[in-house]
Parts: sequence; structure tokens; C-alpha cells
Amino acid sequence: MRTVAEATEDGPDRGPPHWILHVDLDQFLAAVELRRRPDLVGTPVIVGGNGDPTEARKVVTCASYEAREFGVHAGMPLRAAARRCPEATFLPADPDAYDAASEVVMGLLRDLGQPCEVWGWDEAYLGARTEDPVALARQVKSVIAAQTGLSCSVGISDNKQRAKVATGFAKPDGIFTLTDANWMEVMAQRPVDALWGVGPKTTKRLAALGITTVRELAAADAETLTATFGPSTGLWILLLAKGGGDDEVSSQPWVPRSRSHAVTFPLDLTDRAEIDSAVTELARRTLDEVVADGRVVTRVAVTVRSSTFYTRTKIRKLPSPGTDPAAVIGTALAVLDQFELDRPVRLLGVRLELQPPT
DNA sequence: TCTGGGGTCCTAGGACCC
DNA sequence: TCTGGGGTCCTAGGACCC
Repeated sequence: MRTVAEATEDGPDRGPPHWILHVDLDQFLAAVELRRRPDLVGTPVIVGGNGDPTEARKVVTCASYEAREFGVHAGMPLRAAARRCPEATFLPADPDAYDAASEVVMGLLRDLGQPCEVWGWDEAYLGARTEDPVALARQVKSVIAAQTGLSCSVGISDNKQRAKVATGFAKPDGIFTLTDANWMEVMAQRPVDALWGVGPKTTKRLAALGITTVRELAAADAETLTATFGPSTGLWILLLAKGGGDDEVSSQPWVPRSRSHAVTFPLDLTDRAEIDSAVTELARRTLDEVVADGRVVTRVAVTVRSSTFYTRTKIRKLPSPGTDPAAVIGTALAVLDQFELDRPVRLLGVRLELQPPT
């Protein structure tokens, strides 16, 4: 099934239908670890922090499927994970290893000769004109498995949001196709947060309108939605519920808009000099990376989370875009100074917004 | 066993200028 | 002196995702 837009783009010469494949590596971080620890295959593995399950204020970054059986999931404090699954193997996160593995996988996907849009470490969209997208999905899975030993799941549709939802039904290690032909059959009775982009807040506001399922949202009155969520967001979630979405796959390398670092301290900070030096260090480190990437800073944001978990961000433009450490660090400290630092500080963060490259 | 870290995008509202 | 309205820049904050 092709959309009107695609049929128009095709012009008179027609061609095979346009598909979008969403490729998502299964339990990616755990899988990379299992590759070098084959002795752990089939056992619960938990990646996060420095690998010490007693470490405070650290959380699970990725749990293997075996660990998930125990109710362990990403974002859970390591100590809670250790209680739920004491026999798990806890491993420190190793970002360099995941970067390297991701690069290899994305290289293989690009080598397929189709438009390929990379989405983080473990996801990518492929655009393809083909009569047999399932065959392409099988090819993707077999190439990745053969070349890297990693498994992935593939969702097939004609737009990104629906392909992403399809991947959820493909996991683990499977393929699932979701189109107009089966969208309502599969999704009608599911809660609205089954849609990619509809989270807990929107779900709650929709519930207040009497809308809880995808079918109800798809049938909702556009004016009601735009009145509640604004003209853009209101129409967007209505489109999502009908199975629509964005169908452009761009091979252009992603250009980051910002770069940030944040630290949650093992013990809250109260000393102003320590807070200042932590912000200075975060700003310096983030700026070093920005400079290494050849980018230029426009705005400096500082985030403070207090012991009560109250979290606020303040931001300020640099007098002029640049990379001068004195200007960037000075601005970060000036922004920090706008906070009322009357409670112990749990987290500090610095985010540098970047000028688009010329 | 309280609640990580790194991102993006949208909306609202104040300030300011014409 | 008073008034309306539009446009732009800027920051705050919300929401969502992996």
C-alpha cells in the first residue's frame, strides 16, 4: 500500500512500493558483553555503573532477557536489581566497546545500498523500494548475525513511527510488518501510549477527554485535540493513532544540536566551592568534546537537582558564539549563580548548545 | 533500599521594537 | 498622549525517547 504522497513523488514511471524498515539490535549492550563472555550466554547479565551492584545512585543501563525475567529493566537502581536477581552477573558499562560494535553494524546497514538513517547506538531506519521487504529484513538479520554475532529485530511499514511500533512486536530476533492492512486489527484496543511519541502525560490528558485506546484516539475530534494539545501536537497524535507518521529516511549524518554532561553525586554537595568546581569541570569537559568535533557554542545551560529531586535548568546565550573556555566556563558559573542554592545538590549538569555548522 | 545520563522538539510568555 | 497589533528574540519548562 502506497501513500498518496509517494504515488505523487513517483510520477508516472511508478516502481516498487516504498518501505521503511526499523532495525533494532536486541539487548544491545548486554549482547556486546555476551560476545566476549560466551560463558554468560543464557544467564542473567546486568550492565550499568561500574559493575558493582551495591553502588549507590547508579542504575541498570541494559539487562539481558534472562535478567528481565526477574523484573529487572533499564533505569532500575542497581541495588534494586541485585535484590531481584542476586545471581545476575553485573558488568560495568563500556561505551567504547558499544561505539565500536555500533559502527560495524551501521556500516553493514549502509553497505546494503539503501538510504540508512542511524538512530543512536542500536537503531536505524532503512528506506527501500522493493516488492519483498520481508526478504530484505531477513537479509539484514543474516548479515548482521554473520558479521557481528548480534541479533536484531526488524519492523516493516511505510512510515517510521509505525515501523518502530512494528519492531516491538518483532522482538526478540524477529520480523513484523504493520501496514494499513493490519494496523487497526493489531492496535485498536491497545492503550494510546503504545504509540511512539505518546507518553504518560499525554495518556493522562487523553484519559481526561475519555480517550484511552488507539481506536478512540483515531476517531477523536480534531478540534478537541488541537484545543487541548495545540495545533501541531494535536494533529500529530491523531495522525499517529491512524497509523501515520513521517516517511523520510535521510542518509545525511546526524548533526548534534547540543552536547551535555551531568553527574549525580554519591553524596549531595553543600559546599559552594565544590559546586562551583564541579560546574567548571563539567563545562570544561563538555567544551573539550565540542571543540574536538569542530563545533561552536551558542548557549550554555546549567541544570541543578536538589536533594528533594527538584530539578531546574537555566540557560544563557554567549555574548557571541565561540569556544573560548573562559567565556563558556564564566557563563556556566554566572548561570549557576542565578540559582538559589539553598538545598544540598544531588546533580549538576552542563549542556552546550551548538551553532549549526556552516 | 527511592528516582542515571544523553538527547530532541514544542509551547508559552515576557521584552522589545515598529 | 493613548491605543492596537504584529513580529522577533529570548528563556523557562514540559514531554518524550533510548
